[in-house]
Amino acid sequence: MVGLREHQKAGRRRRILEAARRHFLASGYEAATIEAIAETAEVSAVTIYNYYSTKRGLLLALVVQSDDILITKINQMLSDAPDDPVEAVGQFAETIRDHVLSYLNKAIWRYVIATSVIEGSSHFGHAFAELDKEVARLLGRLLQILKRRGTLRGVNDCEAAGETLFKLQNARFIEFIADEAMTNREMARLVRDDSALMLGERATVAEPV
Amino acid sequence: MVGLREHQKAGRRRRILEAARRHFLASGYEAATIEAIAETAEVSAVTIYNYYSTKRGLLLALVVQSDDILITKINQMLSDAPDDPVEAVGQFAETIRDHVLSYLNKAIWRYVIATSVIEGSSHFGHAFAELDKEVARLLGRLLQILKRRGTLRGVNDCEAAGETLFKLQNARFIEFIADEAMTNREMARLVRDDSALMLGERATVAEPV
DNA sequence: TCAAAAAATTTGGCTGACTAAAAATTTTGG
DNA sequence: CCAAAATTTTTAGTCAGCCAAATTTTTTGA
Repeated sequence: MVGLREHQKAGRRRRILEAARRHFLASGYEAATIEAIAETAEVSAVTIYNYYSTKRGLLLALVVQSDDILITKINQMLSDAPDDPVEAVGQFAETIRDHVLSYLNKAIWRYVIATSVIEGSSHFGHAFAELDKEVARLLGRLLQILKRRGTLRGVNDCEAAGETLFKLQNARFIEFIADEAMTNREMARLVRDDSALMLGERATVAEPV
Repeated sequence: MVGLREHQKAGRRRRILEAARRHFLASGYEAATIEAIAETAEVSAVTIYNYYSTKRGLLLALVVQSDDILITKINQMLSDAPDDPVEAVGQFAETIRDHVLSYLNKAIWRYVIATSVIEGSSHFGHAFAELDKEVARLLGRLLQILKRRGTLRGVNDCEAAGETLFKLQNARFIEFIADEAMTNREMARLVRDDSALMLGERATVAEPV
């Protein structure tokens, strides 16, 4: 059995992340104080600093947790994706948006994005980036599956296409959270147009020179 | 003639932005203090707050200034862009990277990106977003020019394609500044691959069903 | 059961962003 | 040239992130 000490630590970590999430959602990222989070989590503020170094580290740790769940979710739906590539990619993106908004709100996600850019090379920033890459890989796998089924044509390197398409989706995601007024439906349309442009057959086929 | 008061203000603004740039470059965004910037600019700290509200507002104001110059620069090179779309788009992106890095370094650009996400709806955030849109429009115009020349085929809506392609470029730009080790050359390659994927003729042409 | 190790908490403090209000200065328009 | 208006500066202070060091509590292993 794993020592009591480890167990207590895990419990504290869990309580801290829970408390952080509650306070961030209730008051917003900036207004939520470490002191208040510590009190809810029933630890001292210094303990939070010991565990996560900075307030930003705490925020990213929160997201890393949520992303773990997301990856499992995506993995499950990969095999029974719809045949149409544009449809499948749209569904992929929607799964992410839904999951993400069920966990934190747009305002806080803005701070997540901001923090991930700033903390790119730090410990927590790195963990976040890794999870991002994993999701990109999964999109590549989706393309591969469709190609095998024969419904995706005209794409040679699925991994590369997946990476590029994911970059684009990510950019759209940022646009989505940056604009409080943008709806899920509008976003779905944009993503669809993007992937149609990238994966669809060319509207005009070029005649050989 | 415009009043002396306006003139003095303009001078103060100029001095503040100059001082801010110097301090940000010398010490980094976080370590540079408003107090120090104020002293260099020969104004009081409170004046900076009166002009730019927050430290983040000051940072974005700095960028808005630089972007104005960038847009002029791009406009100039639009008409004599190379014929090959992938080449032209690559050059477009490179112009932006070059300009941007001549003004601020990667570390500070990370804070710019972060801040623009957080401050999206504020006064300075809005100004920044507008300039971004303008650059996207210019990319659309580039595509249009190439289409008229007949070297860009298979794209119908140049404005939409320009918008999407710009999103992608922007994502790559963030990747570029987030990674201190990534060179201009590597970046050029990525952008080239992206636009080839989006604008190039399909490697495999789909046979009719 | 107990000494040693590990960890958490308390304490005291620093720093810098940001603010309100009063005081001093500068510009303006007559 | 002067009174009023506009603006900047001074002053005094709040707040929260963050940190170092001393102290206390808890866990461990013998």
